[in-house]
Amino acid sequence: MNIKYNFKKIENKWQKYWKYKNIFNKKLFYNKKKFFILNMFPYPSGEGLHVGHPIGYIASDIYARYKKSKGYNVINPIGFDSFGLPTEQYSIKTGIHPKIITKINIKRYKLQLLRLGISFNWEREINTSDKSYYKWTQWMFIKMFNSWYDNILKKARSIKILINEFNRNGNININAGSPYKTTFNANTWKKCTNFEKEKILQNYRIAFLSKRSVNWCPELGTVLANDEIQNNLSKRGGYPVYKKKMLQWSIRISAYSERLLNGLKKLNFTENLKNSQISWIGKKYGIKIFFTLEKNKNIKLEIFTTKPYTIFGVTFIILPLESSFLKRKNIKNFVDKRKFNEVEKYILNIKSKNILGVFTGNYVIHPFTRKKIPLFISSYIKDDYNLNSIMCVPAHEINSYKFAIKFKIKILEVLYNKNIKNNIKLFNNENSFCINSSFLNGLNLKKSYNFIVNLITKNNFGKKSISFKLKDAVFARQRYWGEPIPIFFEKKIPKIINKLPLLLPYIDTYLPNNNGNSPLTQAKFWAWDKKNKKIVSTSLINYKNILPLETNTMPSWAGSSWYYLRYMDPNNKYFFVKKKKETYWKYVDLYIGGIEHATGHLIYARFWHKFLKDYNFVSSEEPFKKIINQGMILGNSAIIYCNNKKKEYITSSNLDFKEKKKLQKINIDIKYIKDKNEVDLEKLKNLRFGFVYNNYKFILNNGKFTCDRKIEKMSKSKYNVVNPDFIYDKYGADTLRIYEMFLGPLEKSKIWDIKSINGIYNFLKKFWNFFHIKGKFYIDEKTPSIEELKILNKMINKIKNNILDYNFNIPISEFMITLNKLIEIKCYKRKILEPITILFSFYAPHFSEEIWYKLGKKKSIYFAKFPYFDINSILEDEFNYPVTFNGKFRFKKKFKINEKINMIEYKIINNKKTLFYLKEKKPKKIIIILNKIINIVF
RNA sequence: GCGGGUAUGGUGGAAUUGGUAUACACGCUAGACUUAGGAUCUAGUAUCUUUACAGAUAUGGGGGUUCAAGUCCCUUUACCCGCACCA
Repeated sequence: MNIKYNFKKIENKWQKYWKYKNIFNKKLFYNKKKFFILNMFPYPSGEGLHVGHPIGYIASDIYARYKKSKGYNVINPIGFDSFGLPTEQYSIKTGIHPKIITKINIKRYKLQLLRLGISFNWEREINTSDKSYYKWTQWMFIKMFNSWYDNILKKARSIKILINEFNRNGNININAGSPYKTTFNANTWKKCTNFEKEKILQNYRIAFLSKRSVNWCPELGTVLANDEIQNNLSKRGGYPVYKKKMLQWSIRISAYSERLLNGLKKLNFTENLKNSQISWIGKKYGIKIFFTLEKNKNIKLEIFTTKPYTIFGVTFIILPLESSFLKRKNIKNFVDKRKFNEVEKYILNIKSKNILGVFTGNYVIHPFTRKKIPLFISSYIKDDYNLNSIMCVPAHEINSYKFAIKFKIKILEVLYNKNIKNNIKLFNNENSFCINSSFLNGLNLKKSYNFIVNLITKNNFGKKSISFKLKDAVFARQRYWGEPIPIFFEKKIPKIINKLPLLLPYIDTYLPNNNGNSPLTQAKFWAWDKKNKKIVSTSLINYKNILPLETNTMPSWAGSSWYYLRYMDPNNKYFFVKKKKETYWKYVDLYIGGIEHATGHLIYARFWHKFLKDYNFVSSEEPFKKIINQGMILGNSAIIYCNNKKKEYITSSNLDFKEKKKLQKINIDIKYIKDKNEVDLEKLKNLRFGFVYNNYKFILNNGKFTCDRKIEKMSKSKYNVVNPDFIYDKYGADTLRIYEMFLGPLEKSKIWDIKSINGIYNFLKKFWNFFHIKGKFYIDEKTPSIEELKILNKMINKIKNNILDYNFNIPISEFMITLNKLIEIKCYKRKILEPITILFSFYAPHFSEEIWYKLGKKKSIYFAKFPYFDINSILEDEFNYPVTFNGKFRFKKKFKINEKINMIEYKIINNKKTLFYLKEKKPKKIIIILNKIINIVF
């Protein structure tokens, strides 16, 4: 009887065994070296796991099993980032509470993950929407609220220290990470009301309140995320979106800019990743130049520029929407009375990307020419550097140029380079020099920079300055499904709640109110009883002892910024992590995740870690020692075209390239695509929740409605995900694991394509049959030959090196090559096959565990030691030299390893074949690189 | 727009890090075997010239450095990713 490779039976059996014996959660020995490997934790969406997710998990598992076999204490934990928008939107559509949806989704994810056979430490599982977790997120927020950043000690410190200092000396001796410019003494401070004091303190707190703009969509009655918007219209419904200012919490991450930048130096990240971080932080050296207002000489605009040598080309100044000059108090200074209505109308109707702006009616004075320069308000020119105003040189900057053309502003060229015709590129080139710039004329960029900077500082027209692009991060969302912010308001002063967790209240509807405020404004029980320290009914609010609670919730990056720490001690009720455990695990040794997190998540987590370090809650400065970004899995999206004005969908076959560009593109689920990109309209229309445009018409062609396909990131938001479940059923987890690794290098993005998975399945069957001769498991107990040992040791070496280099695809070929060789020489020896099985268990744990068992082993292969590598067995005494002529390979010739160069030269020059290829020409030069190559130049 | 990445046969990819380009698979073409399978085995498979031997040309395009370039430098094209409320 033939024993076939029955993956279902094998995988089932060992998954049960691992779970029953708790194999991956064995007790740790703290005297052993640690290795903390981590995957970026998934968001449990309703779609379930897609085939792109496991790539990182499998790679981490291979690495974890390898490290384990090398004797490390390994943890490879997993959890769920479960607060967020997709779940909330699903709740809005269905009315089912996000908590329930999250529970269902997590269950499904877990089942899918368990089927992969990954050595995850499930007992360390965490979940950011669990109250035992977000209690600590809230606790950390309070810490930030109660902190300020001391620029002298370069760390966060308690706000109490700051208040004490204010009481003693005011802010005269304080150098803080703060935008607050006014100095005051102790007396002034003491005279302030509590409200005024708090207003000042808000400029210092690391978690603070400020007005920031959001994407407001009145028709949907909600604030939208950037990715919910396309061409200034909401993707859902195609309604216009406006910028709206709201009072929100922010985190003063900008105070940490310098440390975030410096910390990168020591980290083992790829250069690209570092570059992304560096450009996100965006440190720029430049100068602040003062421009005085024409009407009020006392008011100076401080304008930062990195290119002061273009000062004579400045023809207008922009106040960005975020500018503090446009606050109610200041606006009169900057906007002419007659222009008030126009400006207001503009601000209210801003759609983010159009070239729009409005003249304020006011001018500033150019510090050198003393000419009048018009002052505009606009959101078009990007305020990358948190500036209150921007000087615009339209001749040499593309957006300013477009703006100048639109508003018919003068364009003055002030740079010249005979080699470069594109004005916009001039300031990047050292050989450009100044023209039309009075005393700067003829100087190159470097000279003119130094000259003008010196001049400006001497005359007090400005001062040298360093600017960062890194903005303070918004820390509030007008959403329901997030961590409540533990704050209540007493006489409009924010006060903290120490009794944690502050639980997310129950509500009926997850929609925001008409003003775009959070759904929590509609919660029935969302007021704070100050005396009894508990949540009470909103109707009881009396502004004395029953006070309103903060209704915004935390953003999704809150919980994900410190989750790796919780894995060290996931069930601790008394603290977020026990000091002893934290000092052992310290940081993540290997972090695997998508490149799309290279900026956002990484900056936030690094900031958060540094903040905790300032209070010695953690002992390391950086959370992630080494990061690998797995490549994106690309899917084949389906896109249909929508004309919102006419309220119709148009089949792609009726549209040409130009028409398509104008229409709104909507991703639809690839489940509804039939052959030849035809859309199954019946199924699409019958969707219960997914489709919101049921009142729109479908324009067909020949009775058919077709879509376009696009290769892009596989993502639930693009409806192009492929689910791995059917692959488990058809081929098994081991095949899937190997196949996903076989697709290519981990860090490269790849298009998902199932067609060659058969090859991997065949390989596993071949390997299985190799162990079973005539239906019986067979193993040869004889001592292996030198040749056999050579095959084994070459393999061990190659696989080890490749895993250490994070090349997870190459070992698979090595397994195949080795198997082919073993079949050829009919080697079934235990001393060869046992080590191979151990190596193979990194990739195919179920398969290998079964073979291991058949080899008579009692203990799980998870605990097996990495095979001994005998370097002597792979040493050769001959090397087969490739002989090339003018770099072109012709034939091979063997020489002894220790053969002298001149002997090789003598022999090769007199070789028959050499003479044949030389064709009677004389060689000019013979290059011999020992044990590498011979090249004969003629 | 700004920032980053990728490009090797019909397909996924390999190349000891500057040293034999296309390993290993998939697919395809023959053939064998058969308890007819989504099985297994054998042979072939970059392109062009050639019956063959052999030769020439090929790592997105163009140029350069070198005895030697897929790999280093310059330039260019195409595609993908990120840009702060998706996670």
